[in-house]
Amino acid sequence: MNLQQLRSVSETVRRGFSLTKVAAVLHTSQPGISRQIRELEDELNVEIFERAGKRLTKLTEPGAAVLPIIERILLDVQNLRRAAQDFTGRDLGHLTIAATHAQARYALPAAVLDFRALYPQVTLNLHQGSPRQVAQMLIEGEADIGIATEALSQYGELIALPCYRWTHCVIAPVGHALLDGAPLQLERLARYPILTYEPGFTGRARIDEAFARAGLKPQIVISAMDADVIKTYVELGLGVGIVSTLAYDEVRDRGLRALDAGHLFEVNMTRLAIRRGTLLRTYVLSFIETFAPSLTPSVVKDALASDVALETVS
Amino acid sequence: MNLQQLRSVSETVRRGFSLTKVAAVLHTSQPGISRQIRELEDELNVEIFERAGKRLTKLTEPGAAVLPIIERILLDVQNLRRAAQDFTGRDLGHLTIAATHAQARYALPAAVLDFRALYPQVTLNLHQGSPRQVAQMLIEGEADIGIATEALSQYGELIALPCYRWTHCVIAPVGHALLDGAPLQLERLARYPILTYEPGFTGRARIDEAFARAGLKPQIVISAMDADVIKTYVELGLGVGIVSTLAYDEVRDRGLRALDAGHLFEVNMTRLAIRRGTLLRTYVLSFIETFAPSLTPSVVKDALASDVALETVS
DNA sequence: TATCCTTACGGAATTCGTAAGCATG
DNA sequence: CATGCTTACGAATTCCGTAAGGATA
Repeated sequence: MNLQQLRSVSETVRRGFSLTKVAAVLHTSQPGISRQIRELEDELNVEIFERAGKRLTKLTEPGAAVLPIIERILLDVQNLRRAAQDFTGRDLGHLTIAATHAQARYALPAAVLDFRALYPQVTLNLHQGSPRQVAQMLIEGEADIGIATEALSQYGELIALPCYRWTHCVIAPVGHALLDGAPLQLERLARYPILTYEPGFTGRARIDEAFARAGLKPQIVISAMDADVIKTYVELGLGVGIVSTLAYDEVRDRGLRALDAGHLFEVNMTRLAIRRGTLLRTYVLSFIETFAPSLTPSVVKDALASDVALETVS
Repeated sequence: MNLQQLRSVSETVRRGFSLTKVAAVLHTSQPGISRQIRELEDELNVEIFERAGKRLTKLTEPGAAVLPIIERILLDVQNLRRAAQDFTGRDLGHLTIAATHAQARYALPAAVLDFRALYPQVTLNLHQGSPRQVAQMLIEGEADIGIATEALSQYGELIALPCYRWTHCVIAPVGHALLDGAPLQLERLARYPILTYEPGFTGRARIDEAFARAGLKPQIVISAMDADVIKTYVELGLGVGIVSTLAYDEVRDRGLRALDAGHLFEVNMTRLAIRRGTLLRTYVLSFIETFAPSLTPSVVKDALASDVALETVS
């Protein structure tokens, strides 16, 4: 048994059972991959893949049993490298953050600046995507840290830690009727065309819930993935916007006014997620603490240590 | 990086930093081991071992950080093999049980018989030792299951599951004054020379505690590792014995009489332990359930899954 | 001086890629 | 018939054991 065999199996599952693709990804020849897999199967004396003729189609039952163990070994090989790197250069390396637009645009900049000052030698990489894409990147090992308000708690492969709470606000162009000083109510809000986030983004679920609970059917004329797009069209007079309070800036958004809507929609929790079982380098722990001071290294380590599931034979 | 390198490092720590011994254990040459270690250190770019001149003396700080990860990888390689074996021959393999004398002699026989009938093709291996030796065998991976009343809960590397409760009894030769029918009391018991287990064996701690709490200093004339020895000398008239109730058999021990002492000494709990992080084959789970019906496969798996600690960089 | 690890070297085994073969959609 | 996996073969590399070197108790 050797690690290359394990990598071949793992990558074959990831790449949808195409050995040709696996060979490309692992920078080797396709017969090589074929042989690696066959040799591992021979040694373990089980077929890992089901074959339709000569093509691999899916995992066998034994294959499904051994795959999680293989994945864990490969993850630990990474962890081994990381642990060592933390000694060769504690402040040297890469940090890939996956975040939604809302986080990347409004919540992260301060932390990124501080972090760059602390660890100037760490190459920062910021990826933007939907909450599900953020989760996917973490699971695939393509990102070290994921930050989003939605979805992250729903994956068993991830550990999601609470960072901060925030509420929505309603934005309208200067001079809009809603800005007459009267208290903001859901019924009144629902009378205007509304611009807000797409489903699955930045607390949209809480907005829908609130309207549904009140028996209201708001007319959502534009839904976008980010507040900047929403603000643009609100400013053009297409309606009123519902966005995260974080996205409104008095100075920058001179043409708009904001009304707090914390009493209308449920509070949102932004979470930071990491892949279960990954070892975090010192600077990663440091970034996390910079972003959310309550998430000290020891808090994060405890969360990691508390529940790494181990598979047993069915 | 390859698995042989990891094995070399792991074994070097186990064998007290003697590469010569490691080479013998791994059936290879000593320069080979030296090279494996050096190559891993080169690749990780950290020194794993401290060297006094040319001899390895101990782990470096990075070495201590990477060692647990290396151990986990090697354990998972074993787990991988086991998972596969469970498919090639579900009822074929080896089962090594480490147990104390008390367990091997009185508690295990019934379970062993049942198990042999269920899995005639599994080679059973029963090792006997002190509770600490039992624990050591589990930690070293030399035994799959450990059973003892003492010590097993004290090791972070092990998971100890409760099997059954038992109490002590007092044994005396037929015709002994203690057998006059009067209720058994600690004070009266302490007047006779006592034969019981050695410290660290079969509930001896609970016996000492009881006497100490009562302010009594019993005269222990013989302490032994097992009840058979104790019974022999009690029968010869050297004093009264305090042994596990399980060790007394009315029919077999005709020269002796037993008085229940459940009210004098605290109840004992016999535990079954397994090494954290090990995958248990189907027949191992089956044996455990045979021995302690409350420990069903799902109970054991849950216990295994609940708390596998993951190290993070300090 | 004996023990133990490292370095050097040469042979053997392994590994890997190319090319051909063959089955499937 | 094109795609994709397997088999076959030869070359290159890697690996490993023996032998010599050097440091320490």
